[in-house]
Parts: sequence; structure tokens; C-alpha cells
Amino acid sequence: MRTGRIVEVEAYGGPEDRASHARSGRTARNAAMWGPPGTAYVYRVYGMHDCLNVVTGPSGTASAILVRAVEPLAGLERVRAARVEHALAGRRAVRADPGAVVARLGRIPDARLASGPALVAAGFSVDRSDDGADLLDPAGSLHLEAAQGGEPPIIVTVGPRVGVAYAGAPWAGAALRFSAAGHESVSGGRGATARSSVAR
DNA sequence: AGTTGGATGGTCT
DNA sequence: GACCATCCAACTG
Repeated sequence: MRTGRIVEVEAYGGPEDRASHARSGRTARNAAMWGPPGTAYVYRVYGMHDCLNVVTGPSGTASAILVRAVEPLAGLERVRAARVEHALAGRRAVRADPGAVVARLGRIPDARLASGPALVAAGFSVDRSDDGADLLDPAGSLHLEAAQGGEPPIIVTVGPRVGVAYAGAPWAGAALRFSAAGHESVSGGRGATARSSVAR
């Protein structure tokens, strides 16, 4: 069993949101976005990375949040093993020298095993076969749970969404990215950078 | 420490 | 045929 705490998300709206996959209306790829709240929307980007979204708006509105980063809480070695498995299944160049990949992944700090949208999917073995899944079903192999409590509280930082400059104003700059301030597991390359960016 | 470019394929124009 | 809701290695300074 792998569990983790979501520490970074981005909000995407329906067809009116020029940065949303729903901007061109309903297609085969984004059909899950129009499902009921709690539906998983999993898409592939840049030809190799899968990303997990959770539908948030009512059926037919296509609102969803992208899960950008997770703090692994349990099953850490399973998460790490999934990262290795995913890497070895991927690029041909990687398969040529698997030892180096395994070594590199072995050095990743626990907190950074799922510190990016594609890393969340890799670490928790989410792929497009999960597209359309009901994340509110406690019996589902992939599902959301309420926080157990006892965790340090999160202070939320807001900012613009990543990688959507093409959308233009006001969508590109809209403050729709929400992350745990100073949290080690948020995306952004280096944990040190993420921490210092909120220092004061 | 910061920047650049390659990998890689589905989707939309 | 262009464009991506990305990641990482290999550069430069």
C-alpha cells in the first residue's frame, strides 16, 4: 500500500479556460473531465509522461485539478520501486544502461519521489488505464482518502499555473496553482529552491 | 546555480 | 506538421 499527502495542485476550468484541456470542447482524450466529481482524468504529455487529475466540478462542467506533487507517507520503497520500473520501461537510451538509472533513483530523497506531476504518476503507478476511474471509491486500487490528522498544518501559497503561457491573459497568469509553502515535496526542481522561495 | 536541449508520441489544426 | 499541464543530463559561468 502506497499513500501520500497531496501538497501541490493546479486548477483547470472548462471550455472558457484557455489553458485547460477542455478549451477545445469534449474530445476522446479529455472525455473524463466531463464526468462527475471524483473522476480521474489521466492524460499523456510530451509523449512520455502521464499526469493525474481529479474532476472537481459538477458533471458536464469539465473542471479538474492536476495533482502536481505528493509527499509520500507510506510504502516508500514501493514508490521508489515504481519509479525504477517506470524508468526502465521508458526510454530506449535508459534501457541501454539500467544500472545508472537504478543508482540515480536510489539517491533521490524520500520526500522528492513524487515531486512533480509526471513523478506522481510514475511513483504511484498511475497511467491512462486509470482514466475515468472513480477516486471516491474506497475499494478502488487508486483512491482519495481524507487526511488522517496529526500531520503538520499546511500553509498554502498561490501562484500562476506552470507551462500555460500560450493561453494568454488572463488565463496564463491566473493564480490557480496551490502549493504547501516551503514543503520539501513540492515541484520545482530542487527542494532547497522551493524552501528559500518562501523564506522571509 | 542557472540555462539549454533532447527524449518521444498523441492530439489538434 | 506544430505543439504540448515534463523531466533530466549536460552544459556554462
